[in-house]
Amino acid sequence: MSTPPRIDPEGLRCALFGFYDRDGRDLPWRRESDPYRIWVSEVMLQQTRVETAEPYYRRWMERFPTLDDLAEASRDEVLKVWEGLGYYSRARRIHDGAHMVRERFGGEIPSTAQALRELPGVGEYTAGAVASIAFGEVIPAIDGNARRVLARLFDLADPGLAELRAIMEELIDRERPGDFNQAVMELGATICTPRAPTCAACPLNSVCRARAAGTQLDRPVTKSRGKTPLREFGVAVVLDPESRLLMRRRPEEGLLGGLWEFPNTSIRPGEPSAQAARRAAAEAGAHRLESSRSAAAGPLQPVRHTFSHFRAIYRPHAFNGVPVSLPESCRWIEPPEASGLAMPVAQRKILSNWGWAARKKILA
DNA sequence: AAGTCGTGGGC
DNA sequence: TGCCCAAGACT
Repeated sequence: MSTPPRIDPEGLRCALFGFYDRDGRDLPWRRESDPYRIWVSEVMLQQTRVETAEPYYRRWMERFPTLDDLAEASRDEVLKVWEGLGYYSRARRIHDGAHMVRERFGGEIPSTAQALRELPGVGEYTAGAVASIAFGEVIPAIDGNARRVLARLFDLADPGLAELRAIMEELIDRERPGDFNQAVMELGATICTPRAPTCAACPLNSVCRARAAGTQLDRPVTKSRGKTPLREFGVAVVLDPESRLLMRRRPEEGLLGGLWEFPNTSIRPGEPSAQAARRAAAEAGAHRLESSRSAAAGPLQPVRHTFSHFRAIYRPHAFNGVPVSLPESCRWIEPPEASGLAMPVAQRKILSNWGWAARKKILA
């Protein structure tokens, strides 16, 4: 295959819009122009696939149709709607952002990328996306898709952000900047995919330099992640005499911030997991633990879970216990009430396993 | 500037 | 199974 012709911006826009207008997915936020809704969709889409985010977006808009609805909701409720979507700081930040919009911006979402960046959780990409889509600002939104598409189009091994910005400034459509940004991303998400791009179906295949050179799969270059460490946790599933479960709310910041979990602690080298679980229960305010007298006490099924930068094995143990003095972060929860708390996936699994184990022992 | 921060899906 | 990756932001 010979070197493709120099890329003509007008021709590229035309080919791209032809693809986007015909084959672009019909996504709920593409039917909206409300800046609040565009903002929510863009935050949900950070590091998250469209198919994953879409049901969350629908539920979110049912519960928080307007910025005021979000601002007036509790943190717990916001986290509950976000439960399972991951990167929970996004939920906290958009909730904080809703308050900031009302208090500092008079209830109006900022209309320029520069001002949008004042909002927590809004970085360069999200600011460009919201500004271009909701307000028509002519500014690029460069995400991982755009980076890959441009790297292949121009056969660039490892383009920097400055270089990508410069390319986009020249290519972006002045009349439909938001659609242009979305079209580039849509191409990256559906055609120009990382592992198996379907170049035959690509509207830009005749001008793609990587395709001409056969370097699609090496553009852009990726670095391997390395092995993630393994951490093991002893987990205390403590039932009090009134059949309530001892649960703890994680600190606002950090991993799984603000979510509810069973008390747990890292297993020390050589330590039995049951002992680590007892330690966790004691720290959480449960005393006089009994693990032998009850029908539903003892070891439960271990739960493996993979986080972004480590793997975890949770080793839960069920106890009967008596509350003494609970730390501020802990509460006794009626099992049915637990379903209404925002919990991480692995903790939800532990709860579910405990429920089945208890049911099984009662029937047996 | 490299590490932190979730989860589900594809191969 | 294990690894990669995803409409990134923040520190």
